[in-house]
Amino acid sequence: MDVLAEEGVSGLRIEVLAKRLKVTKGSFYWHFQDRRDLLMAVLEVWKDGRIRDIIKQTRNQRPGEELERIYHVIDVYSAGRNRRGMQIELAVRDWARRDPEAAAVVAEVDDIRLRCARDLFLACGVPFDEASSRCMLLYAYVFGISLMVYDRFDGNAAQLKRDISDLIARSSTTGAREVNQNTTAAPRRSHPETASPSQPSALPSTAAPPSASPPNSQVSEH
Amino acid sequence: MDVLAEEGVSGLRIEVLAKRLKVTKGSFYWHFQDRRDLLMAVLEVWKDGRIRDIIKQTRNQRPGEELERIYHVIDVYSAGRNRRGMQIELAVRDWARRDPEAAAVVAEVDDIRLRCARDLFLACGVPFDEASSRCMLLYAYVFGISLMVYDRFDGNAAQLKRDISDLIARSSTTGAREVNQNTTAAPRRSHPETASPSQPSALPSTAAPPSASPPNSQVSEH
DNA sequence: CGTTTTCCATACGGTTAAGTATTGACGAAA
DNA sequence: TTTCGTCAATACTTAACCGTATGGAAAACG
Repeated sequence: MDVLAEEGVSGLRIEVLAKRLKVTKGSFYWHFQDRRDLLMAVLEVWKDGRIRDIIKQTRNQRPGEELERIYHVIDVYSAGRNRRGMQIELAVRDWARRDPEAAAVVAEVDDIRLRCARDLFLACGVPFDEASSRCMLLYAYVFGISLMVYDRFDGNAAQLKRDISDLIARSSTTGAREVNQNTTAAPRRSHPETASPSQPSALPSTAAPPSASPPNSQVSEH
Repeated sequence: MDVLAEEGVSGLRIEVLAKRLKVTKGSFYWHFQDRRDLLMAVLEVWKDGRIRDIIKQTRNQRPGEELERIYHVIDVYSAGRNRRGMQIELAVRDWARRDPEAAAVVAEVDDIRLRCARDLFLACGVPFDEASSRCMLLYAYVFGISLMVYDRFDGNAAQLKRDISDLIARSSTTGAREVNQNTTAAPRRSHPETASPSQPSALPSTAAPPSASPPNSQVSEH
């Protein structure tokens, strides 16, 4: 997984891995049929980890904390932390562009993630179609932003990301008042933990600031 | 460029290219110093094309058509057409993850694109910070969506993409009424060309449906 | 007309890597 | 103690490349 993150699938060479692990090719070919066999195993490990993780991240949250969870998911993916997990994510997706089996795994993971995220929006009271749009936008954003190099564009990247999180998470259906209020007047803060008094959250949404994220909340724990 | 699109940078092998072009390695090494020299040339060609293209796409639009232009930019990138251009885009960005020179070129292109898109939002009357957020979201979305496999998630992908375009392009500052109206009641249509009578566009925004896009409007024309 | 420059081809050496064959060490069961 | 299953190391073949050396034809030049 380390090699996959750093070098991509093409870096998964069996002689290189063997040297890195202080074993020999002979040993490798006892454990794996061939290189393809190894790659499929890597794919399986990745898939299982991702599915376990997204369920852990989105299910079982206390009612009313769904909006916090949405912000949390965005943050976990798009923030500067979890660099390795995102590198693996991108490596697998680049792989999937040319390999049908990798594409199938990515499809499976995407499907589960999207449904989990949509459930979060639905729990916030967002209509079904809008929930679908927003969760798709959410994931497209977190993957896409990690492909971009925007140092020069904006000095305050942190604020920029917060604002984008709001665009994704704040539904005009449920949080229209707050959005308007924040984008026009106040010093642009509408996160659950920052926009404190007026309780802007879409639905119930009580307490529990998402700022304190558990150390396990990673795109990948490998 | 064809090989780059199909195979990525790693597919740019000089013996393969030579055979494909019906020349020999000897010929190649007369035109290029080495493989790296070729890659840098490819990078330059890509950069110049992208910069020319984004300026063509966003500048010189008639006043009042800025919103249409925004939708047009989203459409050109994220639609099923222009597959090759997006493949090149992704190949270059994957390349940039490991190569500092490629990263520098991507940074340059990103910067110009983001500024052009921001100008569009600004021309629509969107405040500066929100314009920054939205144009960043726009590009992250178009790149990210092309990394995802979402066949199973939603049957009506076209409608989904239209809704997402609205989320990106419709500012609550300038188009709040219309957004609410569309997401609650009507059969979910808010594109300039589809939401016909009530003239929902953010600012001036007159006529000229963006549906008829010129054939040149590609991520890459190579 | 001869020489130089331009452009392209062939041949060769060296490296990296996949996959196979063979042998060996070692512990458990017969 | 012998045998067998498990796991690992070495050696070898083949192939795909990168880069270089060198030769040659045709056009440009003096």
